[in-house]
Amino acid sequence: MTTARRDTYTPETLLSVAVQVFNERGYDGTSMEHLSKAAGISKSSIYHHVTGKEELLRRAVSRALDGLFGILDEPGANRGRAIERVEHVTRRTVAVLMDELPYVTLLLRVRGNTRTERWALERRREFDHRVADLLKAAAADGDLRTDVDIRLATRLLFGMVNSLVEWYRPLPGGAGDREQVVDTVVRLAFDGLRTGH
Amino acid sequence: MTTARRDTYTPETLLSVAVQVFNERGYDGTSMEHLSKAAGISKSSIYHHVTGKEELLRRAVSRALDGLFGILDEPGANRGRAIERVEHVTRRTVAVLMDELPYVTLLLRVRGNTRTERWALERRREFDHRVADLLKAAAADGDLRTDVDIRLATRLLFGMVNSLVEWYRPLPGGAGDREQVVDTVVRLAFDGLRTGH
DNA sequence: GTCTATATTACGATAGAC
DNA sequence: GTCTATCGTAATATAGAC
Repeated sequence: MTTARRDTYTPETLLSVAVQVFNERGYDGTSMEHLSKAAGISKSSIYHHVTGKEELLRRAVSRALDGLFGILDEPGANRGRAIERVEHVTRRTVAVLMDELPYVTLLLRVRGNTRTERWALERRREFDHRVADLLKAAAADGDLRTDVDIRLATRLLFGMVNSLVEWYRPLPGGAGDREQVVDTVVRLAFDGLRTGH
Repeated sequence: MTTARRDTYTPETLLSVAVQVFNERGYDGTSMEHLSKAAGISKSSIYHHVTGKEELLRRAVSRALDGLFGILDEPGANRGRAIERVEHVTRRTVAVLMDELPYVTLLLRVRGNTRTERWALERRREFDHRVADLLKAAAADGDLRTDVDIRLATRLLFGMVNSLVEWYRPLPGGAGDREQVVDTVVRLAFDGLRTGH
């Protein structure tokens, strides 16, 4: 089906190169010249595949958002006790962050200067609200501590989760450190750092 | 001492305007034209106060770094049990993030395209290492849970702390929500989200 | 599908008057 | 200390050959 090695670009393969450069230099700090050097083709050749720089951004953040919203449709996010749904969404968000690392990284750094960026920010907020609602339900069940504000806790929890993109790098061999990271996030989030649980 | 109202700019007052714009549009997404509009003076007038855009960035991240490294010199960070020093540094880092919000926000978003940015990244790494060493000491004291990797836990803890800059906004009246945020961060970090502690 | 060449605009920074 | 005018460069994007 897929050819073993491809010498020419498609919008897809070009995207993976572009996203990597965007994450290294920042989207605004990346020129079409930078992209052409990284891809090994001329600037004008890039315009053969995509209409411009912003289309690359749109494709990238779309992929990230699809991954995140997909989590909310999974069975584990829609049945069972609310606290278990929260744990499921937390685990799966960490997993999606690692699996789609460059795309989610770009999404989380979007500022809002263009129409595409503002659309991405809006969809992100939507995801955050869906998650916040889950935590509210868990609080109503009495499964979350009552001495913290739930909205605040949601932000801190997903702040911790999202910080993954700042330091996580997949192991060269593709070895299984993914499970370790997922477990650690869940343990810290739900039971904390201190001993004695 | 300080004049009640000042009609002209100093490097200091110009900085606070610039940092705000940098945080809204991103450093690379901000042109001198943007800055001049926001400050209400012409582009060339800005060059009377600072040598260029990068000096504004350097002043801003310096201020943030001074605040953070200042924490490590405080008595609470250098005496007592390691776990208590960790808690002190955590509390104070949250406080500094809130007090110097725009400056720390800018610091945490630096990518590394210029010499100034790379210097900022290096100093940030230095701070992170100092904190990681504190957690290592707390682990050696047996005060941290043993089923998580300490380096990983450090990153997640400060990922949670640093995520503050993405959503925290000071209350208009200057009301005291600061203590609530500090307490919540410490509770979640050390004892977790779940009930039953 | 890729290239060279170029149009056009925006950017950072400077010159020099007031 | 602020301004208008402008320089030189680098940006996005297009034209048109191969």
